[in-house]
Amino acid sequence: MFIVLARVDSRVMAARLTDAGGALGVEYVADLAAFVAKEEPAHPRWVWDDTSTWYPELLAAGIRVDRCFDLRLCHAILRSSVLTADSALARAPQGVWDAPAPHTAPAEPDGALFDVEPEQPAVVADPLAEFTLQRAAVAGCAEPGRIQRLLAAESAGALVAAEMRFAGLPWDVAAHDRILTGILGPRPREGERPAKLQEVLDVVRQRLDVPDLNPDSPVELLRGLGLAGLQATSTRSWELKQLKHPAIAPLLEYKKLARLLSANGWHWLDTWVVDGRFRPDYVPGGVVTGRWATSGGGALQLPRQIRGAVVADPGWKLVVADASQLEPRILAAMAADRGMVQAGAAGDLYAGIVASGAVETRDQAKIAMLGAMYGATTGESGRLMPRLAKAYPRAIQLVEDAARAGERGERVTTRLGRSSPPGQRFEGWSDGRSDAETSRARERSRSWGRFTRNFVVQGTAAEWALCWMASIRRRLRELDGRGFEHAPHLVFFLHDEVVVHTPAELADTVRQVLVDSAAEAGRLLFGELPVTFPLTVASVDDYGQAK
DNA sequence: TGGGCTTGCGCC
DNA sequence: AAAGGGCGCAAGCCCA
Repeated sequence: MFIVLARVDSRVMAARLTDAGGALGVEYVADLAAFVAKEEPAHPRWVWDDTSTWYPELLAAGIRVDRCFDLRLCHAILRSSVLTADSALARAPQGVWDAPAPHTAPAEPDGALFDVEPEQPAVVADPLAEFTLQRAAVAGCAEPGRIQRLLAAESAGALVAAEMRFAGLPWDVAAHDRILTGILGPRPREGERPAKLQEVLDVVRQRLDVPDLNPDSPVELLRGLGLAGLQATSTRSWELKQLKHPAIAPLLEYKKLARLLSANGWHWLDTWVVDGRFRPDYVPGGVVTGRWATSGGGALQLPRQIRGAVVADPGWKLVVADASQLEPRILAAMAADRGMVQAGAAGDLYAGIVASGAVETRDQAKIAMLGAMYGATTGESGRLMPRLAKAYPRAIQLVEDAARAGERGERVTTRLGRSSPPGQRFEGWSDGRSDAETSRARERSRSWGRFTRNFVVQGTAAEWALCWMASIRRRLRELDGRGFEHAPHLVFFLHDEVVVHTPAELADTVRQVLVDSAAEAGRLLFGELPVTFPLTVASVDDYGQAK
């Protein structure tokens, strides 16, 4: 059964549908939380416009749901998928369902979460009509099973995202402060630099003989380096590393420390950690490839340096798992490249590639694979790639085909059916174009080809990760007899890595759940193809101990 | 003063 | 010989 929820004026309307879509009746709901709590035992699929505007208040009321259908996220997929290109939905003009995700308010210092801004859309969306349109789009496509699986995974991801934000990543403020103090010196007064940062800066200024140098200004820094006889074209670390001068080492050290201070220093701590939890706003489908984005606190860029501040509660553990060499394995499976699948069967895919004789070292295997998936043309990566193409023709052909399709302006599509945005066709040497224009157009086309090349792999890896998390979530719920706060739950996700916060005595059980879920995700995407997705799993007290 | 852009760097 | 995909964020820069 489906229950479609809609806000009509200030009231909530609930419409019941059978699995086949037949109407069962409509009612007005006075108390949303009570209504959902009453209906949930029958496990309906809740249909709503945006998980992020409905689910947080249910979570706050202590209610979780099994399944949902997120209309806005699914609309985005159906709108651009080549599988549903002929549907009425895809042919309709842009409308309210094409608008970006509503903004979720950031966590506030008083702990009030999930205050969603009560903005009224100019046109009222009709979830029931949209749901009908979406079901027709799925039913009418050539492979409904593929896209249906994608919509289910995307919607499950939306539930996970809301639950992860609700739970929060356990954060030890004192541990974070100790890390910062150890690296930067004690927290300084407002407007001052921490002692160790100031120390290296003094050395830089002295060795460049520019006493008032502002090292944070690229312009000033370039001028200062110039005065010392060093001509750099930028102030990027890798470029500075090439230079030989006594000021360079302390300057690189300064940049490192300054980065930590500005990105994840005390100010970050004050802003983003509330009551011992870091609660970023996860944005499912926030990246065109299907990867999640986040906003607030740079959650997907937590540097390794400070992961030691992610500390399990007393008596609890963090079980950290990442999928080893996920993207190359995804590529091997998509292409059904038996050789590459075989290379990964023993555990370390890169070691397997070396063993096959394609390249000499593990490092070469890694660089060559990255080059294949990103479209490197020069350097070591570009040189190694042909050897990979010889050893694994099917896998390499798949990314090459995706690149060529992109260069022609065609869309490419992931395993489950997410398609890339429309590109622009390269018109070749048409009349009236200068050489410069032609070469710019060709470079644009190649650049788009690198994007579509990567899209199929990154996007399918994102689908695997969604299926993985959906399976983890479902299995963890089965362990949950006493409610959210007392049972293992997901607290972090990073493309190919998850963190589960769990009572210590369940850590081994959780490990098995993660492994089983990875296998299930593989089956969901690739059926019985004998491709494996091994995990590196660590059960730790703090995130810094993993890897 | 404020907004949009660029630079540089963190993560996968 | 740091090239090649996807991001978010802070600080400086630049102009109105």
